[in-house]
Amino acid sequence: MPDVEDAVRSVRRDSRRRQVLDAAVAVMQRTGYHEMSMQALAGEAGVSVGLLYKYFGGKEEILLAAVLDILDSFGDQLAPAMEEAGDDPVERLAAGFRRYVEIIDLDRDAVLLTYRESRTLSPAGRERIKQLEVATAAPLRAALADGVDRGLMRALDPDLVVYDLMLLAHGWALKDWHFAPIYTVEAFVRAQIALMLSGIVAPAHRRRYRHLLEP
Amino acid sequence: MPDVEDAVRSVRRDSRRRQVLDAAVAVMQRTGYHEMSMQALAGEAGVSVGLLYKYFGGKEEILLAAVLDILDSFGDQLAPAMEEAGDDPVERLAAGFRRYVEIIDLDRDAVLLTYRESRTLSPAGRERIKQLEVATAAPLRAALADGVDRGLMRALDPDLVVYDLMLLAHGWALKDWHFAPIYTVEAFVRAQIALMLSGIVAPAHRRRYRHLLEP
DNA sequence: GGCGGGAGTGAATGATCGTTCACTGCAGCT
DNA sequence: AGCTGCAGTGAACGATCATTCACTCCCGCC
Repeated sequence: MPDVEDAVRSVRRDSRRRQVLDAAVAVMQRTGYHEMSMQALAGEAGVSVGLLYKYFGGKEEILLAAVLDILDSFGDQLAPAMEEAGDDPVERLAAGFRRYVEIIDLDRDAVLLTYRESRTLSPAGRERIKQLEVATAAPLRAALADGVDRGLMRALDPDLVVYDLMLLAHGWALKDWHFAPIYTVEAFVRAQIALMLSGIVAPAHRRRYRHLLEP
Repeated sequence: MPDVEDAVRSVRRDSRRRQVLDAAVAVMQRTGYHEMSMQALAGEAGVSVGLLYKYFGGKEEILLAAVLDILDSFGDQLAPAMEEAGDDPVERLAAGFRRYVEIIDLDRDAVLLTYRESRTLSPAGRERIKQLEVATAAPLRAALADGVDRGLMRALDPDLVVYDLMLLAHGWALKDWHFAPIYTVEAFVRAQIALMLSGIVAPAHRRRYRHLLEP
């Protein structure tokens, strides 16, 4: 049964790759992409330098893989959280934003990494990052479009608001030296939701969402 | 009169430094800090490599000086624009935000630079960057605090909102691949002001600011 | 006209680092 | 026991680059 052997090989390959990527993220959070030598990465990952080149094409490919890995792990998390919030677009939007900030909070440095090191990537790599970001934001965008359609939200441009929300969520990582001393994650999320929703929810429906609009 | 000679020397020194910093910003926008060799920088600036070390302590000092230079040029621009808007805190806030986005638009790459390369700076350098950012934001913060005090704005935390506004303004540079295809600067500013102010202005005073609240 | 010294030069240096490749060890097969 | 090929190793190579320094040039002054 050669299939079994292939499967075993494939699993081993994946776990080795993850081992290297985890080490890469760790080293890069400590210093940065350019400061990370392949020798240091090999040491952190507990493998030899040569092996890195068996699993990756080179240093930049490791950076791309690491960043995509991070963004991928963000991707599928919003939809489930929004599902739990039920059918109401405003509730869904709030739940999605909350989850997004919570994910970011778990790994603030990873978000910083994507902002800091994107430029060093090839244009093709940057393109994939953008697409992943759009894909992650899609559920939020859908909730916005739905809310506008149903008249629960003012006639805003979902494409504007969804990126505003992404920026504010990223802000929890980008400006954590400003926010972290004065807010907990929970308080930050509540305050941002209250602020943004009062600009988003249609005046006629404000009372219905009082629990979200009061910080 | 030795004072005159000293003054001449000082002016020449400043202009040389600016010449180098301008070249540095240009090269770094094209590639990035780590990709910029001192040889390439010297070529771009039209001076020899050795001269760079007469005017700066080293490569990192050039990076710090370049970033501080950029942020400094942002610093003094908000207050005058807000002065022109009169005494009303809401009008002042809108005018300040508008000016901030306009400055950023003039040099989007410079903003990107500050986000990308901050980490490579020493902690002391990063500290100075944060302080400059706080100083730049101070007039906006003051308008917010004033508006809350006078009851024209809802009882929000100025420290939260002011950084939200900064983040959204930076977003024009950070996410220009998203915003630029669908918005002009003018449209972007109007839409953001309309969105944020409807979350900020106290309900009782909404009518007074209709010209800002309608995109 | 010679001199002091500040401004400017750029080849040489030494260290770092990404990448390569000749090698070892070992698991499974005959 | 011998063979095959895959996983893994790490010293060596070549290129790059920040930094230095011995040098030139020239201006203003005695």
